[in-house]
Amino acid sequence: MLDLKILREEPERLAHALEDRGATVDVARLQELEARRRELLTAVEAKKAERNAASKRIGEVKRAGGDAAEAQAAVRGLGEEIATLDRDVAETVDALNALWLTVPNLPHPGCPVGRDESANPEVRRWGRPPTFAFEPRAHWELGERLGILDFERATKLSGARFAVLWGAGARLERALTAFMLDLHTGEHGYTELLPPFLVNAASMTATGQLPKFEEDLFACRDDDLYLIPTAEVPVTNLHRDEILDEGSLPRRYCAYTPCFRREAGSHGQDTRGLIRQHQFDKVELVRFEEPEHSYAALEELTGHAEAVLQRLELPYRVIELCTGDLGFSAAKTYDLEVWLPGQARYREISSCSCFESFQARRAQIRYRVPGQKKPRLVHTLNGSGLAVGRTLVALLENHQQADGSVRIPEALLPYMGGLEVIEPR
RNA sequence: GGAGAGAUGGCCGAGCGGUCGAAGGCGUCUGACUCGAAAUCAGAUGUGGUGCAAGCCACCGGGGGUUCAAAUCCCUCUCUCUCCGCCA
Repeated sequence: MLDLKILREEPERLAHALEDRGATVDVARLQELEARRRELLTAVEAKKAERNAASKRIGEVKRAGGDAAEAQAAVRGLGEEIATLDRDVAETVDALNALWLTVPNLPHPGCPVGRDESANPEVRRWGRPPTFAFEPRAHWELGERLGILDFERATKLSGARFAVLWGAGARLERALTAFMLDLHTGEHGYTELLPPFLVNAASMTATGQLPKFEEDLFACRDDDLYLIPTAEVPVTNLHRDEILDEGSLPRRYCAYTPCFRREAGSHGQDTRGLIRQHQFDKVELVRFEEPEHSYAALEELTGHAEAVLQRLELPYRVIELCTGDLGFSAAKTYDLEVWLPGQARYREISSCSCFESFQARRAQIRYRVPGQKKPRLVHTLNGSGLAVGRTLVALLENHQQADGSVRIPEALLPYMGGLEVIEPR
């Protein structure tokens, strides 16, 4: 959520930014609602001040033992006027809010302008796509031959877009998760968290999933709870409605969670394999920063995610999202794309974003600067560090060998209980 | 799931329907004292909205109601705690 002040002070800037994003928002309507809100508020507050003064006098009269019946009758009408105005205010505020919550964040000024992902510039590459003396297999083929991926039975259990991992596959998923957590906590200074995987609507609203993207979520309607689509939701909401001490910033958290996504609207995409599942594991990095440091923090956080790929010896590239491809809440985003030999292309494996104060304003996450009267909104950031399922895919496909076996990279050996190669059964 | 108790400012904790944005304590900040510190003393210390400003308005878990007036009365929801039951 943006600051409403922008409607008064820089409406053209808002309009331009939304246009760059390809968002259709009626700025004039917003301005009108905001003007009406303030107008009504001034009116009702004047009435309330009047009533408060009158009530105070009545109290004084009564305490002195006098009769205030006349004065009471005079104020009675005022109460009705106030009630009417209050309703008008509420109506206007509701309308304004409903619309305002659908307004996306403003892109960072340096953000490349473009309509869609084809306009995303590549920032850098690391590693070289491996060359094979044989036709590299897709991970689902490798996984099934190795007996570690089972899509058929998952379909029996749950339906499409689920998987069962067996044996070394399950172990590999666990190893990757542990490796990532150890790296981020041990070397990058993040504090490990294990949050709830179900959260309420208020949390989903604060981070921007609701109200706009409800169809992407799995909901438990009997309990008004949602399965988290990313750890970003519970971890960012940790400090909702809090005022943090300046000295406690920056805060760096990392959390493993499963993620649940309905993938509405992606029918027919990535139907095979692990790439697009309703449930997948992810290790997420979340940071709370002072505004002055948030963009430096984004670079650092992106580097932390990259470190995972480097240690796993997986070639990747970094791209920056253009205005048209930016997520709803983000001001700037780097995507990490890992090379997948099975598809002979780079695929997204991490998304690292700075949200500036967009989430903090919705979630009311602030910090106090000594000597300053008003608390300031923090800047929030987050990035996958990494999507574990897709990392497993990349590992299988990049480290596959001619006989269908898969080599375990050195960084992972301590987590695999001595297993160096996953062999076909 | 059953029975009971509770929700007030950064924390603890008072609060006859009007003088309560809220006593008192703790904490924090500023000043005095001190070579410095501790102790002591004095003062300050919630958030948001609106306004050029003075100010005004709102907020005592959420929502609704009664009243000229609600932290205080009524209804309702949520959450927490205690006991019992069940349970990984």
